[in-house]
Amino acid sequence: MHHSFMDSGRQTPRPALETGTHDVGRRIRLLREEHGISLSELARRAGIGKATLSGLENGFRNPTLETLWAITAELGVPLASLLAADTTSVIRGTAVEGVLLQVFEDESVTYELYRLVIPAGSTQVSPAHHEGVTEHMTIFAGVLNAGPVNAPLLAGAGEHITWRSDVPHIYATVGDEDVQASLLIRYPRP
Amino acid sequence: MHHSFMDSGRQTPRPALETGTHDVGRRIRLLREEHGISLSELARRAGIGKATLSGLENGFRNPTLETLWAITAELGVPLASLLAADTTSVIRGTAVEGVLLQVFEDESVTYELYRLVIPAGSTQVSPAHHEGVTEHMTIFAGVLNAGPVNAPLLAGAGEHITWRSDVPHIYATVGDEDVQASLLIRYPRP
DNA sequence: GATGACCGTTCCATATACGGAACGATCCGT
DNA sequence: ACGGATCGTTCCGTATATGGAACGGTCATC
Repeated sequence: MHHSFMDSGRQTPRPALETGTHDVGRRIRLLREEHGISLSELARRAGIGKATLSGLENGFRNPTLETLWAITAELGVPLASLLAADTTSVIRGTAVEGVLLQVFEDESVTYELYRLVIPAGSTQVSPAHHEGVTEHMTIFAGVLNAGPVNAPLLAGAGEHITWRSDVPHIYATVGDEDVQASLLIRYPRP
Repeated sequence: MHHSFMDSGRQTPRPALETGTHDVGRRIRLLREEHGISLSELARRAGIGKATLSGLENGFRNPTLETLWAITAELGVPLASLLAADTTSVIRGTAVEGVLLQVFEDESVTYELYRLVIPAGSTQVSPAHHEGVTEHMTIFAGVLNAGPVNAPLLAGAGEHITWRSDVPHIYATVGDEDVQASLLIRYPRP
């Protein structure tokens, strides 16, 4: 944004509302640049205004679902991928038995992949973790109730659940079958 | 503001725009009912208008990101879960059937997390991916022989294998049990 | 050093998403 | 039967997200 000095007499650019809006904008800009197309070009192809896209990428707009759909459709990514990164957390409970299979250290993020076995009948609560951490579980056997303590999600064999771990979260088996699952924890670096 | 003259008397209820809006509304209503709270109550807690929520649940509105965040925060679910239908895509090779559970886009790398089911007795060969791509499988049931075609690795339930997929690679079941596994593919960006 | 094509940003009138209030319906307790 | 509470919907003025049209900047080609 090399627009000279300070752009005096103009309409007040609305201050970016929440951090989330910034993140979505940043991700759109990244994706667009990966595709190697200009802002004008993407706006044209997606059938939206350049002003809209510009404001959105810079975090000054609060876009409409329709707008986001138009953009993601053109970029060929699921809309959810724009919202993927959030959350916090930490680890490790005691009732849950986990084996660390692999750690991925990348520039701005670390992933840890675990294989979990949770004995039938057990419940474990983990405290809130750092902001930005997310947990992603895939259930292969049994039924698990997991997620934020005030709104856990239920998943059976073959299902997948995701939550932000910046609030206390719980793992509780349901039924009398041991739960077998994989857990991927994502730690963005500040 | 400049609300013009030709603003005819009535405000016609806008026809629901796309199917996607309907789906999001339906999912919100379902989640709300699961929580056992009324529309009025949710609107109050989330700090949005009843009119907004009503119109949204019925598919007559094109909500703003801000509005969606307020609602999902109150319901305790990630916003992406409202768009779940867009996230799941199925890949199907000759033998392997996989559901894409999640995509992580980070600065210099992308991860894709799949859940796989490979019917007993099947074999599939996949062509090489770009250089630097690696695959990481966790086996939950059955026995799998997978990896580079000239040096595949054997893994049974509870085991984990990793290989570089910049060469042709193979997936072959061993024994007569279906293989259940999770597959994490890591794509570094050039 | 023009000219023209394109870029990203900003200005602005218009369209529309927003919340507050009014509404009829339902369900109490009295 | 009657208030009063709460429900979901609709009405409507206001706030704001939108796209089109400037605008200034950069980069070619002449």
